[in-house]
Amino acid sequence: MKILIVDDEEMIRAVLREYAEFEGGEADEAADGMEAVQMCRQNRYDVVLMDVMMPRLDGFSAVKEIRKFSQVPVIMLSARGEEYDKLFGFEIGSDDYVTKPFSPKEVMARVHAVLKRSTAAPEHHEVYEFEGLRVDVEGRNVYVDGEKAELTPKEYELLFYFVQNRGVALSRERLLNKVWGYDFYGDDRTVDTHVKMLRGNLKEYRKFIVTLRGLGYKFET
Amino acid sequence: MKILIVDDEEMIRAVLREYAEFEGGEADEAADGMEAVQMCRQNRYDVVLMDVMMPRLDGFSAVKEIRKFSQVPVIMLSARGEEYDKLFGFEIGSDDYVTKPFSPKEVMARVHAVLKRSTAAPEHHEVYEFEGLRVDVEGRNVYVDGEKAELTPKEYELLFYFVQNRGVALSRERLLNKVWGYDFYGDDRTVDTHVKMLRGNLKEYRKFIVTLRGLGYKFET
DNA sequence: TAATAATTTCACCGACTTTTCACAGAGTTG
DNA sequence: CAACTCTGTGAAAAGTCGGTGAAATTATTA
Repeated sequence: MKILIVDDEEMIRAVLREYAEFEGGEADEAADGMEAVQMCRQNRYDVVLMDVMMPRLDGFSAVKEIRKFSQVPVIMLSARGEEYDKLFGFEIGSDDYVTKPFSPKEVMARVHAVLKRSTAAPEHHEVYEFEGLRVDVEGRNVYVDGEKAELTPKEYELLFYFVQNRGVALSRERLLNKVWGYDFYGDDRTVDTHVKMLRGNLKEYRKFIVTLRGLGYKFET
Repeated sequence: MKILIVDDEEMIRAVLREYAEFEGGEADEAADGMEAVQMCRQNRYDVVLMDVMMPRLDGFSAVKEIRKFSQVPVIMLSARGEEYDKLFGFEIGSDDYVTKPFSPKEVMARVHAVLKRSTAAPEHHEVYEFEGLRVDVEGRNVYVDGEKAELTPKEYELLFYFVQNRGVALSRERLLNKVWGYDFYGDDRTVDTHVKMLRGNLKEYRKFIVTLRGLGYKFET
């Protein structure tokens, strides 16, 4: 989790950073809107905490600027009693807001909510076609020569990982890490069995899954 | 034009009522959020004027309540110095806001603007038909072979989300996020139970809700 | 408030999925 | 070619998931 903290008060930045790092996150800081835009151009953040009142470029204008090139979730930090009319004069592109004074805990709760929201609905619309093999990730459908293939969950995930990394040599270890999860502890050969099943379901298109002896597998068309 | 005026100060209610009636409108009054919710359940209003600070149930909470069963336009009335509330007001589904002290004339101008907006908006009559299953999102009606299906609120929302995302594989997590809200904290399996109930109500068209083992569900015709 | 309805949790069971394992056979090396 | 390593495969064991009914909890209505 990578966070950008934007506020002109160093104290506030420090508090938020400490809390974010305590939770295992990584934090960058910016002291005004200009800096924030610059940082966002150069780095990818999971979420931005943005103060409204700042010198040089205010938080709202900064969000507008950032929105020109990024859809990163933004949480606004605003002091009670600040004038917000301009905030609503036009569409704001922030995802949530917190009013000062706030507790770091409250802010982090919002961060988690926003992250959950933005990662929960990934924009997928990937449909791949390789000869008579059709792979629709969004709809979770696989067709072999127009016939729907009934795959098990792991087979779907394995195939999706293969097509999204076609042409790349994938070690068993990497497959276990990416498809099974980093916490899988078990036999390498599990991959083999699933590849076998997947190949069986892909019929003639089993040929796309190439064995790399001593290494693993590769999806290649 | 039927208006509901919600404010704990009788003086303010009286002033607004007088102005509304002068313009040929009809006005009901409520002294707090609880009353307001109750009135909205029992009557249909063209617009609601809602104060923020009130005893028993505040304006925001009241709107949140009302939104569970009605899309009536709401204009928030907030005292100056509570500006930060605007942000929250918009997020929970109010349509405009006015800060006190206000002139009745100003308020009525907002009322007209909101009404114009809500009536000018082309009626999006979303009605889907899948064989003998008819889903009318606006009217909140579902017909199974011409027979009206009596669904519970969650069942409606779940079905609506399904038909609006037909063909898309939906994880339980995503369904919880989108149908229940990002702040739902509870069991995954809740989705299963609601799917079961929904399927039961859809009779033979239960077939449209496909189980995706290891993932969730998909609405597919 | 009481009654009624809706929502959520939970545990059981059957069905399906995943994992392990041993053996066979293919590929590699000296 | 013999010894070795590696992968494909089938089958059995272990594990997981989803449908369901019912109970518990919460919200709504009268």
